Amino acid sequence: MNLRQLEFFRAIMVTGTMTRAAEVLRVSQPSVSNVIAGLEHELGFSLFKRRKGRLQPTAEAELFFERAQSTLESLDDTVQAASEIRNMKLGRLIVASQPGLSIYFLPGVVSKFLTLHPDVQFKLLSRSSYVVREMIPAQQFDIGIAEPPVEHPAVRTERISVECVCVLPPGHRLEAKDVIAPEDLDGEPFISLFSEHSTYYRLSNVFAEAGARWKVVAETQFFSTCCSFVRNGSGVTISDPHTAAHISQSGLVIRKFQPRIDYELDILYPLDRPPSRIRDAFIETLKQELSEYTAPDIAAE
Amino acid sequence: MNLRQLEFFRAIMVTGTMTRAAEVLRVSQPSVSNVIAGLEHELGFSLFKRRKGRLQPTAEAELFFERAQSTLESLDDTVQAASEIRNMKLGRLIVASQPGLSIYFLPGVVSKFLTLHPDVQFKLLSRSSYVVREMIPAQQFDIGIAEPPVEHPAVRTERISVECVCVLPPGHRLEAKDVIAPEDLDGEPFISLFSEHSTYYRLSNVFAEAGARWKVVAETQFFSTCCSFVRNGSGVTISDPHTAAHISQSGLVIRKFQPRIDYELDILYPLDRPPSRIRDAFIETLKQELSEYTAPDIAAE
DNA sequence: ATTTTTTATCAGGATTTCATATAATATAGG
DNA sequence: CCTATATTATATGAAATCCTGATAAAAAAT
Repeated sequence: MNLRQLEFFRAIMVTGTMTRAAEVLRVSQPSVSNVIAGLEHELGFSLFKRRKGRLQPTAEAELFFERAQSTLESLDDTVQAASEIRNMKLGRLIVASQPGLSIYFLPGVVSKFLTLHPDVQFKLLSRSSYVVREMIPAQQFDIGIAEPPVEHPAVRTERISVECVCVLPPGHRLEAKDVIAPEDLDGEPFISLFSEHSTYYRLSNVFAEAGARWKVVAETQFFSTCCSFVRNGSGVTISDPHTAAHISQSGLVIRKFQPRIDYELDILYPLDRPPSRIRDAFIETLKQELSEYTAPDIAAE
Repeated sequence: MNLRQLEFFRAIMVTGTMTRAAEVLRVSQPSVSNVIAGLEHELGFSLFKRRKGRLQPTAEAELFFERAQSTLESLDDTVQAASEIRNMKLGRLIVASQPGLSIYFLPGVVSKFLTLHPDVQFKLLSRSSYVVREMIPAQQFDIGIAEPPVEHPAVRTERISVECVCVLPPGHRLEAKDVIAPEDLDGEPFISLFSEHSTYYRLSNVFAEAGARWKVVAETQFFSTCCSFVRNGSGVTISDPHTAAHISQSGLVIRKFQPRIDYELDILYPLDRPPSRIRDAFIETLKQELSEYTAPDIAAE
């Protein structure tokens, strides 16, 4: 049994005659006749009685038609799905990211992506870099984002860096300046990430080089917590631009910081995962959004 | 897109390699290679990445596989249904019968038929002969059973007749006789069907010919009502053997009646209905049961 | 009676499908 | 590093199939 037979059969049931079915199917009438003869032979019962030179569907044909139609509909669905997969409208994507990006930044990227790829099933997991790294052996995501270093044979890693910004409470004496330097923050109460974080070492260096006192009054785990401290008036901080941009909506001031402090992240591609064009498309969107977010956004503030 | 492609694709997804898929499918490996190449070309996205000489299904392939499998399963269902239709396990049958047969007799026939044809959907309609005749133009049944005469261009009719039996209350003076004749019932209170019924005319004739008084004390519409009268001691009656056989279980006595009184029925085959092997099979069972029920059953009593 | 409509059959050609042989590439073992 | 093994891809000729056009046959329509 093949699809051609079912399609031919359906065409006859719908149009009523082989001749019209042949027209609809764009084949010759003898073709239809032969295919149906073959189908009847295969099925072992006759589908039509040749009464007065016309076809009358048997009761068996009516019954078989119901099943055949559901198979043909299922095939149509499959063809439709294939088209959606081809156009990357349909897919599945699991992204596991450390909280820095996953809380404010990635949801926006995903939303934008979904307008172009409406039937993509997204899973956006927010996990610490440590947990993201632990998920690698089980290959539980298509794209991972974690803080460096990630060294694992089962992933390819791609380093990205985003330029951190300086975050001030509203009304701060430095608000007038477009660019903040370590000298400006000499002795200023500062909220920092834990000393294990790459930015800690970098910051302590740039303050030392500038001969400015770096007065860390609190250490915490996330940029968003740093920003909360700032909003409470506990001091100033340096944050990734995405978290800062979001927090600034509730009244914080964002300024460019010089010299540049880069916040580095590794994008992880599990090697044993099936390659996916949807994944590639999303990564492209992601990188585009990442690059758009840094410099221009800060200038706009 | 055709089924061969889907089957080949499934085989690869299941077995993992083209070589083993070819074994399962009983075709050569290059065949599989070609079919898959064709499918990929048609789909517009690649199903496998040729990594290290092996096949690695893409994420698109996994997604497509789910749909493809459901189509193949649907096809399996259709093939299965075809086999059941061929073996007459699967079908639909609407029988509309006047109450005489439909109340006691037909349910037994249907039950017997269903043991051989388990997935046949039966509709057994119990309607008066008048209504059965009215249903003809709408072709609402596959088999109709009504009292004659049925004359309609849209049906073929086949006359059957069943030999009526004499029904006595238990302990009746005639219980000892194997065969009852009109003379035996001379002046006996008799329950009869309405005078419009064919048996009425026939009975009145045989009593007259025998020179016996036919004392009709009640007229009613159905044989089963007649039998109820008998059970209440209101008299004796003549009934179709099926109703009588059923009623006799609650203590009535059944005897052969001589001369023979035939109860005639027309079996109706709507001409515009699709012909059906299931229908033919049921009619065969029906006639067989009808013939088995008459003479032997009476002898057994 | 003639024309039209419809299905079935047949022959020839086009298309496809398949298998064999072989190439190309990667893995495993030594 | 080399060889044997395993896997996929390609080429080619053979076989099967599928399709078409012509035509027959039968019934309906005019």
